[in-house]
This record gives sequence, structure tokens and C-alpha cells, in this order.
Amino acid sequence: MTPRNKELNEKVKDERREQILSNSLRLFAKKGLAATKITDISKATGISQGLLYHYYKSKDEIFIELLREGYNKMIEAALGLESLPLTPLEKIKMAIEKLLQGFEENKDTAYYYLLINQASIFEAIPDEAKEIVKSRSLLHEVITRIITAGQKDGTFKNYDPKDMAVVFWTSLNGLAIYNAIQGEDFKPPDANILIGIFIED
Amino acid sequence: MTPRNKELNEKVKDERREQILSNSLRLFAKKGLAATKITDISKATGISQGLLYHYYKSKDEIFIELLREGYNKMIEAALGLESLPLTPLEKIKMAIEKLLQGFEENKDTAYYYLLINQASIFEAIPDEAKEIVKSRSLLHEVITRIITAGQKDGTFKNYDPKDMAVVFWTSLNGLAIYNAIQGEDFKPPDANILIGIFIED
DNA sequence: AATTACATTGAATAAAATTTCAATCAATGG
DNA sequence: CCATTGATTGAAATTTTATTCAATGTAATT
Repeated sequence: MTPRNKELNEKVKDERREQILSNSLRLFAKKGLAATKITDISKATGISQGLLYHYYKSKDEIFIELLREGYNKMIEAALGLESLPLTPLEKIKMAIEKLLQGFEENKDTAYYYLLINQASIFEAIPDEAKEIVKSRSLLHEVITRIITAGQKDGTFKNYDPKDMAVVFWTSLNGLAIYNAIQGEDFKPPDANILIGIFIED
Repeated sequence: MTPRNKELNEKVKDERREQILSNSLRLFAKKGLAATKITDISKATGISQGLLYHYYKSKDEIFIELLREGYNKMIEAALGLESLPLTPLEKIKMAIEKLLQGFEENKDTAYYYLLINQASIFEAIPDEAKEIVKSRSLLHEVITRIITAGQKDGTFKNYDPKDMAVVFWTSLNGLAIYNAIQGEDFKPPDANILIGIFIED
């Protein structure tokens, strides 16, 4: 009865979704949600506009899915890092280095950062997206805990750990944006400069 | 012949322009260029859509004027700072403190930052805007010079001054964004944390 | 009070973008 | 090779946004 293998069909569908998401991520990051038109996405993906609606019911839905993906990746990375058997200083170093390296190697890392920024800054984004970015505080909490531990063991400077976490995230975020602006020309600064925020060297 | 005093008329016109610009700045910063509609601007300014076109021939034109204003303010501030009779360390301190203070006191400061970011990041902005943001490098150069001076006199750490300038600007930029996200809740972090990038303390 | 200049309006028009949908196509199991 | 399913298309319909413009209002000048 079934005219086509169910699994294969699902696979094709997943691949299409994947293509749409990956092109949308790049476009949203480079042009912004509002400036990215449905036709931009379908053209970039190489499909008709109609087909896009077969997979997603709106641009917003795609944006939300990407945002959720991005957030999950970041939170996973942060919690993973926290649970590693490393000293607080090693954890902070690793976070900075991995991120800088991520920017260079894989554009998606930076793209997700830009998406999250858009969702955080702009009012004109879907409510569901606004909900997702509220979990931003979770990331601050992870870093705050690592910093507090680093202060207890005496390696870190003794400023308010929340302030330090703010500086940590905002600096990396600033670098993500700088990376996006520079494009191919991006050369990450020496990670030790940033580490100087946390320790005397 | 002239039915109305020329100067008064000019003054009224300037005020209107001012109103339009000030409302546009806020809207562009909070919603982004593409998501800000002409009707948003006219409604916020309390004028008809038609009148908007009497003053500016497009949304882009308003954006470009604001961007130019913002850039000029920043470059003026940076060059002014550089020429003050202060030590390099005092200059860097002053830059950080003034900026953090500016964010708290005057929303426009942060709004201009967001505008510049949009113009830098997004592809879908007018060519003229792209031209303006190229002068971003001027700001990096000013800070690089101050840092180099601070290294000569022995107060600053000895990383590549260009790298340090990048970290300086990206960190402040990150804070500007954080400030925008937090809104009224924004509490600037202790400026000394950032100063730790430059000196041992 | 009449004239003039131009700010201002609001609605009409044009352009752009989104969404829907009937028709076609392609693959597969029977 | 036929029937079925659902992916895919392209264009029509709808909605949103930008732009133009004829008509009106207002205040200063003569």
C-alpha cells in the first residue's frame, strides 16, 4: 500500500529540514530575522517557496527552532565544562580557548551567537524566542559557580563573581560579534588577555 | 513676500527632524532597521506618514544620518580622550568609566552602539552605512596608540597592543549590548575588572 | 482680508512579501 | 505497469509595507 519506504522518506524529510535550517541560520545571522525574506531562504536552499511552507509554517518557526538548538548547544557545553575534573582556572581557560577556536573552525558557532543576540536585543521577535533567551541566566550561573570556586581556592581575583561572569560573557559575546564582522580576516586575540580578567599573571 | 519668518521656519523644521531622528534611533536600536516600519516611526513621532517623506526620502536615509551622528560622537570622544593630559592608564580608566556611566545615564549612548553594531554585522544595510562603519578601525587605532604608550611607560601588560585594543572594544561593545538587553535592570560591573585586562593590580 | 509659502494630512497607489493551493511529478509496493 | 502517497512546483490571492499626491491648514506678510 505504502508507495514509499517510510524510513527513507523520513530521512529525506530530515535532510530537507536540515538544509533549510542550515541556510536559514546563515541568513538570519548575516541579515537578521526581519531582513531575511522567505524567498531568500528558499532560493538559498534551492527549493520553491511553496515547499518551504510544507516544512515550516513560518519564518518565525524556523528562527525559533534554530534559537532553541543554539541555546541547547551552549548550555550543554557550559554544563559539560563545569562537570569536567579540572580546576576552575583550567575550566575558564578551556571555555575561552574552545570558543575562540570554534569561531575560527566552524562558522555556525558564531552564527548561533548572533542569533541569540538578535533574540535578546530586539523586541520584534516572536514571544517563544523571547522565552528561550530568558535561560541566558543559566549560563551566567554556571560561570558564576566556576568563578566562586576559583576564588575559594585562591587562584581568582576577588571581585563580585556575578560581575566577573557578566564581563566574561559580554567579552566573549563581543568577540563573537567582532568575528562575524571581520569574517575571513578574523584573528582571535591571545586568550591570555581575557584570562587576565580572572587571575593575576 | 515670504509668509513666514525664515529662521523660525528653519527652527521648526529642525525640531521636527530632531523628533524624527530621536524616535528612529530608539526604534532602530530596539527593533532593528528592517523590522522598524515607516509607520512605526511616524506613529512614535506623532506625525502622518506623508510628513515623514517630507523630511526624509526613505527609512535608509534616517538610518544613515543616525549612524553618521553616532560615529562622529564616538570618534570625537576617542580623539578628545587621547589628547587629554593624562597617563595612558588614566585614559583607559576614563574611557571605561565614562562609557559605563553613559549607558546608565543616557540611553542614546547605548542606542548608538546598537546601531553601529547592526550596521557592522548585517549585510542588508545601505551601502552608505557600510562605508561609514569602515571607520571603525579609526577607533581601534586610537586605543592601540594609548596602549602602546602605556606599555612604553611600563604600566601596561605586554601583549600585542592590537590584540588588547580588540579585547577592549569588543568587551565594551559586549557590555553595551548587555546593557540594552537588561534595560532598567542594568548594573554596570566594577570597572576595575576590565582594567585588569591592561594592568596587574 | 488677501496672498503666499510651505507644513501637514490622509487616502490612493504601487511595490514587496507572505501564504495558500491546485496541479504535477517521482518513487515504490503490489 | 498501475495505484498510491506525499514531495514539489509555480502562480494566484492575500497581506503588509512603502511611496506618492491632491487637498487642506496655518501663520506671517502686505
